[in-house]
Formats: sequence, C-alpha cells, structure tokens
Amino acid sequence: MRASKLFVQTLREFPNDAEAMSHKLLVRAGYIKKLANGVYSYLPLMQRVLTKVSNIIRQEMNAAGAQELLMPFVQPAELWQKSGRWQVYGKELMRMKDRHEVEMCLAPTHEEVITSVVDGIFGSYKQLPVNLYHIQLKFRDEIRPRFGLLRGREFIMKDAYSFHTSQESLDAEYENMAQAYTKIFKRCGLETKMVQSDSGAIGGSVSHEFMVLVDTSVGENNVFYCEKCGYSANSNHAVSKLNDETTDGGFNELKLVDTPDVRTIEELAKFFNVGENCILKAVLYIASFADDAKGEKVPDMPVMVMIRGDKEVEETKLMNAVGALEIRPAVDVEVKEYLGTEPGFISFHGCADKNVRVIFDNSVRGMKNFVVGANQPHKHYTGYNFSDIKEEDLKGGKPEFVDVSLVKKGERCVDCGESLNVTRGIEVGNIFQLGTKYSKPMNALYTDENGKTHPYIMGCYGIGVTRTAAAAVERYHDDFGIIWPLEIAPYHAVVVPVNTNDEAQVKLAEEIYQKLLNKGVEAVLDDRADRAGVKFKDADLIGYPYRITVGKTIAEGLVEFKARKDADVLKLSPEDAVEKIVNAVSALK
RNA sequence: CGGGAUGUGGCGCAGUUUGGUAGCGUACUUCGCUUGGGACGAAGGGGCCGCAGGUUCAAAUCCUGUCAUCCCGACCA
Repeated sequence: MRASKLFVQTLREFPNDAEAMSHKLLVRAGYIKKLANGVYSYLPLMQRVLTKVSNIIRQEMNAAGAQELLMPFVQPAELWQKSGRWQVYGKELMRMKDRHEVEMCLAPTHEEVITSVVDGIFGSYKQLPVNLYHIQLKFRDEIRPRFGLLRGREFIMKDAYSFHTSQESLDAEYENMAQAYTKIFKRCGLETKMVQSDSGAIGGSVSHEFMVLVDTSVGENNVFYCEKCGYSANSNHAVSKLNDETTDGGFNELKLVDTPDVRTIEELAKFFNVGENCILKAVLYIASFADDAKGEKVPDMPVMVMIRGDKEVEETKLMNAVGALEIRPAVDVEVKEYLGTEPGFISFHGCADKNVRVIFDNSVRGMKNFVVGANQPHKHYTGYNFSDIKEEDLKGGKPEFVDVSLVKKGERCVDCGESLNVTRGIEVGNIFQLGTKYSKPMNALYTDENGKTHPYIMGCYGIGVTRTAAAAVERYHDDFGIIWPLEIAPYHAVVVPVNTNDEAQVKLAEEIYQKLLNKGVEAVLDDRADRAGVKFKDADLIGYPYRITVGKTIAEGLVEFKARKDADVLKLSPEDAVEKIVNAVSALK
C-alpha cells in the first residue's frame, strides 16, 4: 500500500469527546470515526485489524472443531418471547416494529436464534455434540456507552454455541473452549487471565471471563486473584475468608441507646469507640422484577441487607439472591415510607409485618454483642446478638444468611488462605455453561438412542472482536501512539524515504518495499512528498510494528531499521533489514 | 433517572456578556521554497453558527422549546 493512496487522515490533536486512551488514539490515528453515540465506522486501517483478529479466532475455533455459520442481526420478538427474555432483557434490547406492525429487535446476542436453528436441523443424539459460531454485529442499547470501542452500542462479536446430550460432554467442550480462548488471545499478542464470574443476563451456572489486566478505570471490572493457588474471580462473583471471622463488640448487656444525629458507620464507630466490624449495618434497596408469566407487572420490593459495618454490598450478588432484574439503593423518602424512620437508624426491628425482605450477609455470622440500628429515630442497640431477634422483627424469627458482600483486598483466599490481590480488567471474552436454560423454554429437543426426547444441554462462548482490538491499544501504546502487536497490526511495516526529491532514496525505498511485498510482508511505502518529521509522527501514531528509513546513510549502503516497541535504531544493509522483518512475520504462522 | 457543561467548515477552538450578517489554528487545493521528528511564504475552496419557533429594521449572540454530545452523581445509613 502506498501511503499517498491510503484512506487515512491522522489528526494533529486528540478528539475532545474521548476519555480512554484507546479511543483517543484510534480516532486520532484515523482508525475509526464516530457516527452516533457508541456507534462507529471502522476505517480501512481498523478493518484490517478486525479482520486479523477475526481470522485468528476463526483458525483457532475451527481447529477446536467448531463450525462457522452466520445468523441474522434483525430478529423477531416472537423468538424472544418464547425464551422469556423479551420481558427480562430491558431497555438494552433495541426494539422496533416492521411495516406490518410485527415486533422485531436488533440482536444483542444469538442464543435464541441458534437454538431455533439447531432445533430444525439436528434432532438426533448421533449428530451431537456440535459447536457452531459466527462473527456478527451486536447491538446493545447501553445506558452509558463510553470508552470508544471498549463499550460501544454496536460492536462485533464472535459467539459460539455448543449442544450436548450430557453434562460430561459439555464439561469437555467448556474446557476445550477455555484452551482455544487462551490460544486466541495469546496469538493476538494479549496476556489474559481467566476468572470466575457471574453469568448475568445470559444465564446459566458456571462461567468464566477472560480479562486483559490494565491499571486504569477503562478496566471496568475488578478482579480478585490469589498468587499462590491461582484463584481469580470478578468482584461480582468473588468470595473470600474474612481476616476476623468472629468479632465481639464487647457490650455485655443489651441496651437501647440514644444516638442523636449519629448516622454513618464511621460516626457510630467513633461514638461507641468500637471497630466498624462490630456494627451491624443496614442498607435498604429497591428491587424490581420482570413481568410474570401472564405479562402482569410485578411490584417493586424493598430489600434490607444486614451486613458487617466494614463491608460493602455487591449489587450483582444481591440481584441474584433476590431474583431481581434491577436493584437500586432506596432514596430517603422510600426509607421513611417502608420503615417509618429515617436513614441512619434503620434496621430489621419490627419489620415482620412490613413487607420488607431482610437478608443477612455471611459476613455477619460471627458477630456478637454488636451495635445495630433500632429502627427508631436517633436510637441504636448495643450488645445485640442474633438470639435477640424476635418474631415481630423477622418472619420466622430467624435470619436468612446469603453471600452478598464485596470482597476487599487483603481478605483471604477461600482455597488456600493466602491474601487476595485486586486489579482492573477489560473483559474480552467469556464462556458459559447454559445447561437447558434456553432449550427447555424453547422446547428444543433431541432424540436419544431409546427414542426419548430431551432438551439440549448447551454452552456458549463469546469474544468481543472490536473490544479485543481496543484492549490491545489500551494495553500497548506510548506518548507517540499505538504499539500494535505484530499479529494484529494493520500492516507489518512501513518504508520511509526521507527525502522524496532524492532519486536514489526513492528508488531504494521502492525496491525494499517491493521486496517486502514479494516475501509476504504487509508493507506501506510512505511515498508522500512531506518532510520526514510528518512521516515519522504518522508512523508512530499509526503504530506500524517495523519501520525502515531510507535516508542519507544510503551513501554507506545502510538503511535504518526500527521496531516500534524498541527505542533502538539499527543501521543495517537493506537486505538485512528486510530479512529481519520477513523473519518476524514468518514466525507468526 | 438527577445535576453540570457544551453544540460555530473534517478536527481543535474564539466570537455570545454589550444583537449589525462569521473568525483563528489545523487539515484540504494550487504555486514557490524546504526535506532526518508534525517547516515557511503566497493565493484559494469549504460553515444558512445542532434544530424549531419567537422578539427585532437586524439574531451565532436575546427569549421559549426541542434534540444531541460529554462529564459527574444515583444516597452503603
């Protein structure tokens, strides 16, 4: 490719509306152009990167025994009503009507379609297992798209779905995919960590995410991990052992105490001179639910979480615990409405008849003689114990213990007891065991050797193609621009003649360029009449992995060779420079 | 959903307070000159100032509405 013909316009400045470095760089270096919020055109350089990522995925998926197909981006609502997700998917699902007033939606994912596809074609155990995938657009109408390609509304995803007759077969495929994914990301030049995770809107039981670890807020997930035994999990799923499982507030008598305007945990700890871990904290949430089977609205429900004062609620866990679709902290007015008191003093006291669901986090199990709100203005109890709970406080008089707390750095690994670390991660892939979550409601059945029918046991496996490319930029860049891993760079190398008025330079650059092309290197010849500085800046910004500079040194028979990721500039003969790049490129396959 | 800010050639911005028919940088075109880290000079092309109403002799500027974008927040008692 000749740079003079390449459809790219680099910008002198970063765009004003970008926050994440990958977003800034991809716009400035001419890879993407925004069309609408969270919707981008992929320009020729970007398209080459995406093609490379896609091809790596294809090769490894095919090698792992999966077959590629292609499913529609626009789908009928009917299918989603069958699976039950038309009601639960919420506003993220982009809905619309066609000219006949038939409800349709844009695909946020393809479980429904694949299930219907397989149902029509495969009906026998003899044909199973099978793993089918495609690389397709997805559209999710996110509340707040941000960070460019990292969280767009429209994006490209590889999603694979496997169908089995047994859990063992699913387990084997799950493992097979985990290995394929590790290979895929490695070939994309990315180190990833496979972590346990919540299965979210997709559903199912077992799931893992593949994270690219980063140290900025664009990593939207917190990952807890153990260096000793390798345990690692998304914060929405992570569990830990507390460092102080039992805590004693030291108040040996149950007392109702006046606590005027002492509201926060911090203030209470100071007021009573106890640790925050000796205070039983109450947090009120409002949970909302999907419409029931008849399409009737299910009313919102207040949920009170009792948790140890030094711990925080993990909202995803809480959502799962109560089966809610969405959950949010209650506002002051709601606190008064449901509990009859004001924030700062609430608790479960006298709540048995209040239609408030009360959940106790596991973190409180070992507490005794603690401080807890009295559910009356400006009053707390001290020296409270779980045996003090009465029928009028809780239905049944007994606490319901669940894990709904967020792990904290330094808490201990449940597997080996070592203290846990935390880091940020960008989720580039995930794998799920779906079981019969879709096949059952959609009545997708196979016939076994005895002629009996069963719902398929399913797995699904996704990789964000556009996000993977953006994650690579996020991970590999410097002050001058992108530093692409060679595997997914739009081109492998650029040849820069310094002075286009110097015929010898131009001629040699052309020769080197042709030689690279002939040896299978994807090269760009920067034949523009601009000054060298412009070409160097662009080369760094765009991030070509290798650069050969043809300048004054040709008098000595030498050109300059530079790898984007290294600072060194080597003076080599043209043959040696070409050979270095050819060797690097052929080592890819 | 709440709060704040911003919408002016492809990109980055000024002009709005005090209404007078649009400007700077960059990018683009042409010419000259220059050619090792975003040179210089000259001459050009491109915007009904987000959109819709209103006030006015006159609106980028004032008023009303609307849309869009960005940031923050969404209550841990």
